[in-house]
Amino acid sequence: MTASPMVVTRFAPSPSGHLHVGGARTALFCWAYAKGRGGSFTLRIEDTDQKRSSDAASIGFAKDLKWLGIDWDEGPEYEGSGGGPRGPYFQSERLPIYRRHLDRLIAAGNAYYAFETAEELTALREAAKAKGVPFRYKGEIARARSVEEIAALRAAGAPSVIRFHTRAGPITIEDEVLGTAVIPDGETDDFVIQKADGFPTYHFAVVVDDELMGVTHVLRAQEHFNNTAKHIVLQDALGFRRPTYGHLPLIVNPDGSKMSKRDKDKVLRKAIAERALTSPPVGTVDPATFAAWLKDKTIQLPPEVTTRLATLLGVTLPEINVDDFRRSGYLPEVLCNFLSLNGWSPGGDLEKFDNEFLREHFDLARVLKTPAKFDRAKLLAFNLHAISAMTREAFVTRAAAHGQAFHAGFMAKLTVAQFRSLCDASHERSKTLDDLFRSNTFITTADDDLVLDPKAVKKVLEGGSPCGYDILRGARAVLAPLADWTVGGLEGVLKPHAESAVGGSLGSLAQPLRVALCGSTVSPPIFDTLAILGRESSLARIDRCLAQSGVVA
RNA sequence: GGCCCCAUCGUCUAGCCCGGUCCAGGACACCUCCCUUUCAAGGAGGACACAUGGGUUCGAAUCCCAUUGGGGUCACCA
Repeated sequence: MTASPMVVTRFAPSPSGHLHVGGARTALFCWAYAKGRGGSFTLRIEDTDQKRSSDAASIGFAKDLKWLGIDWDEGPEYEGSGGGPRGPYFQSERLPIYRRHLDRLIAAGNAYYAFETAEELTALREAAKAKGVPFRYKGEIARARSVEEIAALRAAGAPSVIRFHTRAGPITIEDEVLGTAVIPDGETDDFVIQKADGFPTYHFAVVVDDELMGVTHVLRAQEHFNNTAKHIVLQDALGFRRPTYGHLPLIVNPDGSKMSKRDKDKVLRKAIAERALTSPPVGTVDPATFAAWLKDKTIQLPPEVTTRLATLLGVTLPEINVDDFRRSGYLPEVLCNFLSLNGWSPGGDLEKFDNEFLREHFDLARVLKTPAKFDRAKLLAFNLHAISAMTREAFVTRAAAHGQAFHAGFMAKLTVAQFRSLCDASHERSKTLDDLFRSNTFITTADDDLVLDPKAVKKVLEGGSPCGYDILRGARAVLAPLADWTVGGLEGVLKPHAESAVGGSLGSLAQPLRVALCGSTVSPPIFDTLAILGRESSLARIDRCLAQSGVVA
């Protein structure tokens, strides 16, 4: 025995969707724990469920992790991360390895073939439920079968699984977060370790791979806590070491429910019910799928359809996956910071820190035991603070990158100079990188296509005395001859004009202009708005607005 | 329901391990006022929590027990 072995942690998602924020936090903590101790962080893809796994999803994880700034030392190769001597890192490519250890277990009498069908097991479970007792698989019959009998059954093509023979006795779990727990004798039954399709189950693959990949510390969500008993008996039977465990508290919705991809469908169903829609909006799904989805709450629509429906219905889908937050314009460093605060804290009053800090200070002793409700309002506030702390230059760069990725059409309609002006004008009011694009659509709308919000028209243009239209007419008169159409120049004529025309209240001058220019009562500062739009567009919009006043009146 | 775990403001949490410095601190949200060319932002105030009941102790948010409440888990999903 020399020095203590290097710390090795791993994040092992199943590629059945995008990276969930809860998963992101687990990955972040695993990364921080290992890297903060000179250790190594491994990414492993647990694709042992042939029905649910997809290659696209595993690439998605890699992309999301990279975006968050989490690098892995070993694992699938992706943009400079990954590789390593203990691969492959996709479990579906490790079948022969599992086979070897499975054979050891069978040879030692610690595992056996079982031939019950899924239907038979379901019936057994229901019977137990009816009697009010928990179902535990008893393997006496299966275990009593002779080698010859088993061989004959298998040769005859009878589907079978392999189960682990759990020995009697309580199982003690030592956990760095939750402390010690004893699972009583009989709670852990003879669970399946190889499925009928020849793939190992999660329990088996995880134990084998953690051993072979040298994992020393298993940090995972608390929902796995009870599984630990299974993993421990497996490790003992296989002669493996037992890693240190740390179960992290769950991250849940504000109402206490589990954060799930299904939450998006839930929002859509609600919106549809409110509108009493009975058929799917055109261009979404076929009526049959739509009806089935409405009825069965467990069905999820494909992501593209979900997004399209949300747009058509005008509802905002909740962000669940890392990529959702990215689209919504959250900064990766803010997401990491905020996620760290769910279930861990550095102590004291400190709450703003970066990944480097986390890596230096993260420890299991300060991990909370209670589930954390994900507070989007606080996340938003953090994002706003981070954005306002940026230099103008940084904001332009980041906003442009976000725009190229998610609002290419918007970007294409603006010159570089216009975009920079827009950034400067919107920076301090941006809570997310996406705000810039969502709240300034008036810029990319053609002058003639601008729709004026009726409520704004009524309040700002038709109301007041003098009424907004009159103020607008007056403003047009001073703007038309202006040569220096810049923020400074505009301010130079408009401020004195406000002084003489509306008693010094710039507000009563700015609002009618804003509605004429943008169609709404909200926009960047009025001089910026005029400058970005330019003389021609601005005057055209004012004229159009004035012209329509005659029609309405 | 069985089993396991947990319990500080509405929310994220500090304090708990090593009882007194806590009539419990910070942040987000909320309320009021100020600032203001809109919306934000910003400034100044404010309201808001130790689940309950028993112990132990001179003294408990901090230790023990019970109750209640919450979460997790009981798959050929991970």
